Amino acid sequence: MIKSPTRNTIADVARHAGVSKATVSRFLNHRETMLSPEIAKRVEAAVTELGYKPSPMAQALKRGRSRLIGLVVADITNPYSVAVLRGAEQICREAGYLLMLFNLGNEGERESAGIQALSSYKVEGFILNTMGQDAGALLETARQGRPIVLVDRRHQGLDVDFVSLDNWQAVFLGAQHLLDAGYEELLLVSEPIGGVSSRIERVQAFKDFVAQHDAMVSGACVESQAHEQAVLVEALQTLRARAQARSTTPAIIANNAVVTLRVVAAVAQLGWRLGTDIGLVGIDDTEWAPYVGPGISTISQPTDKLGRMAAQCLVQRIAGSNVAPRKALLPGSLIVRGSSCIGVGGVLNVIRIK
Amino acid sequence: MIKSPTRNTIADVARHAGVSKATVSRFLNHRETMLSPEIAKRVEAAVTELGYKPSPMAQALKRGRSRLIGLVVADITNPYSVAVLRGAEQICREAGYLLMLFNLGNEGERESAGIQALSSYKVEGFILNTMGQDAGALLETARQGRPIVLVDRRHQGLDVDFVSLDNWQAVFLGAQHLLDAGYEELLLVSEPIGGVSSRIERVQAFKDFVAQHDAMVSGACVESQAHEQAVLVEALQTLRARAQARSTTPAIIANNAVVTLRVVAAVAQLGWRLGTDIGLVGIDDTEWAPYVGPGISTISQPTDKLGRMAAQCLVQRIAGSNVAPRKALLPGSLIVRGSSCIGVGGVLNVIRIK
DNA sequence: TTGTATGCGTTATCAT
DNA sequence: ATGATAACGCATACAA
Repeated sequence: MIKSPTRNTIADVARHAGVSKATVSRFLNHRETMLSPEIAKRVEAAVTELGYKPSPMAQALKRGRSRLIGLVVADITNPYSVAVLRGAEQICREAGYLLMLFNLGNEGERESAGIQALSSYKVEGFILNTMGQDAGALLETARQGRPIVLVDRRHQGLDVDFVSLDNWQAVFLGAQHLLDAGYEELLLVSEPIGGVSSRIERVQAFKDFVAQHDAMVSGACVESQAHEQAVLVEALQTLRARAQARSTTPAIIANNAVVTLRVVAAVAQLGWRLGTDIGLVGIDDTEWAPYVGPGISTISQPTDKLGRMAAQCLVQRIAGSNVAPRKALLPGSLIVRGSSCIGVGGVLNVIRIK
Repeated sequence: MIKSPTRNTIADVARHAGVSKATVSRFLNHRETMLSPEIAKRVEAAVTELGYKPSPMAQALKRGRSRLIGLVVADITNPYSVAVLRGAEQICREAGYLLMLFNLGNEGERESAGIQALSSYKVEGFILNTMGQDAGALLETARQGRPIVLVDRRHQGLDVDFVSLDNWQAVFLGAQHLLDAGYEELLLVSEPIGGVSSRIERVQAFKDFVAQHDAMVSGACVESQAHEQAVLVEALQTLRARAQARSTTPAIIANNAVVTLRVVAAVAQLGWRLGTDIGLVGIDDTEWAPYVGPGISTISQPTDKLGRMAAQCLVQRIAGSNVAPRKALLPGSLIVRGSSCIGVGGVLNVIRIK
C-alpha cells in the first residue's frame, strides 16, 4: 500500500503496471475483451497494490452517469418517508448506488428545484415521494430517459413505475374490521387532500365501502389541519351524536400516523374512552401505537418492502429494462389493539402541566 | 429559452456571447476581476438566455470540490437522527450544498465504507452521527483537510467540531425534577453503552448526581437490549423493592426515546401505574409522548438547532475558517407530564390481541 | 491485443 | 482585459 497525498489515478496504475491508461480502463470495464493474461495479471496487481478506485466524478463526467440515485421526499419528518428511505437505501447500496437526498419540507414548490439540483449531479434515476406539483421538470427528466419511480403518490400524466400501499385494500380492511367489531358510524379523518393521490384514494375507498354497506354503516370524511384541532373535535362530537341517534358506537379511520395522533388528542380532550366510546384504526403502524391509550389498532404498511421495491424498479430501469410501467400495490395488514374493541375501557389520562 | 437535447455548456454560452470560454468562466467565478462592462452585459445576457447552469460534476473534477456534504448516520430509523438531518439539510441547502446520505443501519463496521464512498464523490465535509469505530478512515479524511463535525457522539482522538446535547445538564435536570417530585430511588436505563460517548456521559452524569445527593437519593443503571425485556422487567422489580424498603417511590430516567418505549412496555407488563407506582422521565421528546399513559415527561433536545449548528460549523470550515475545534453543548428543556407526578394514577391499559 | 489521442465541462495558467 | 490552452480523471474511437 502506497500512501499518497492525493488519490491514485488510472495513470498511476498504468505506470505501475507498465501499460497504457486505456489498457487499465479496459481491464476495469470490459473484462470480456481479450487481453493477454500476462498483462491482465500485471494490471490487476497494480490495481490492488495501489488500492486504486476509479473516481466516480470523472466517470460521471465521461459517461453521463454517476452511480447516484436521487431521492426526493415531501417531508423527511414523516416516519413513513424514513421507513421507505431505509429500504431504498439498502437496495441502492447493494447495487452500488449512493443516495442523494432532497427534502422538500412540505414545500411543494421546491420540488422543481430539487429535481434540477439532483439532475445537475447526473443522478441516474429518481425515487419520488412528493406532491407532484411540478409536472414540467418531471416530464423533462422522463423525456431525457432518466427513470422515475413514484412512491405512495402518483402524479398526473406521468406514466412511470409506481409503488404504493393498496389503499383500497387497506381502507376496506380497517373499515370491515370496525364494522365487525360493532362500530357502525364511521368517520375518515385525513390530512388536507391537496391533490395527494394516496389521500384521494383512501377517501374514495372509504366512500365505496360505505356505499356497499349503506344499510349497515354510514360514514363521512373530514380534513384535519394541524392548527385547527377545534374542527376535528367538533367533527367527533357530531359523529358521536349521529351514532347515538342510531344507538351504535362511532369509529374513526385515521388516514396516517400524523392524523392518528391528532385524533388521539381530540379524544383525550373530550375525555372519551378509546375503544369503548369511540373506535379507532390508524393507517401506518408505529412503535408507539401499542402504548397509546388501550393501544391503537393500525393498518401496517410494508414500508421497508415498499422502499426496496421502488429501488429495485429503478435499478432495473437503469440497467436498461423497458417493460411497461409497473404498478405495485402492496397489501397492508391489520393489527388489532384496544382502540377497536368496544368495552375495553381505555381512558386516556392525558394530563398537561404548564 | 432554447431547448436542447443536452444541457448547454460553457462553450455554448461563449459562442452565444461571442467571447471565449475563459471569459465566461471569469464572469461566473471572479466577478471582482475587471471585465469591460460591455462584455459583461453580453455574457450575462447569454447566460440567462440559455439558462446556463454550470455542471457541478465538471466543477468538482476540476476544483476537487463538489458542493456536496456527506452525512453519515448510525441509524436513520432513530427519530433523533432524522430531526438533526432536517436542520442540517436546511442550512446546507441555503448555503448551496447538497446532502449525500449514508445510513449505517447500526452496523458500525460499515462506517469506513460509507466515508470512503462519500469521499470518492469529493464531498467537502462530513457530518457524522456514528459510533466512531473506524478511527483510521476518519483521521485520514481529517488529514486530507476535509472538515468533520461530530453530532451527539464524539470519537476518540478526533479533535474536531462537536455539537451535542449538554448531557450533564439534561440528566441533572431530569433527576432533580424527579427528586423534587418525590421520587428518591432512581434508575437510569440506557441502551447498551457500546462505547457511545453520549451514553457514557449520561450514565456518568447520573452517577454524579446520585453521588451529590447520596443522603437523599440512591440510584443504579441498567442496560436494556431490544430482545431482553425480561432483564428490564426484573430491574424494575428490584428497583421498586428497594424503593419500598426505603418507603419512597422509584423513578426511571430513560436514556433515549427507544428506551423510553421499552420502559413503558415493561411498566405496562407489570401492571404498574406510571407516575404513581413509578416515575419516568425520558430523554428526547417525541410527538407521542403526551399520549402514552398519563403523558411521558421528557427532556427535549433542540434537535433542529443541533442539526443547523452542525451544518453551520461545517460550512464555515469549508469556507476556510481555522478556529480551534468548537464544542457546542446545547441545553435540554424539561417537559413535565403525568409520568413524573405521584398520584396521577395513569394506568397503562395495554391490551394485546392476537 | 494494445497504445494514442480526443473529449466530457470546467477552471486556471499562460500569453496577448 | 481577453483569448488560447492545458489539465482534472476517465472512457473510447481509432490507429497500430
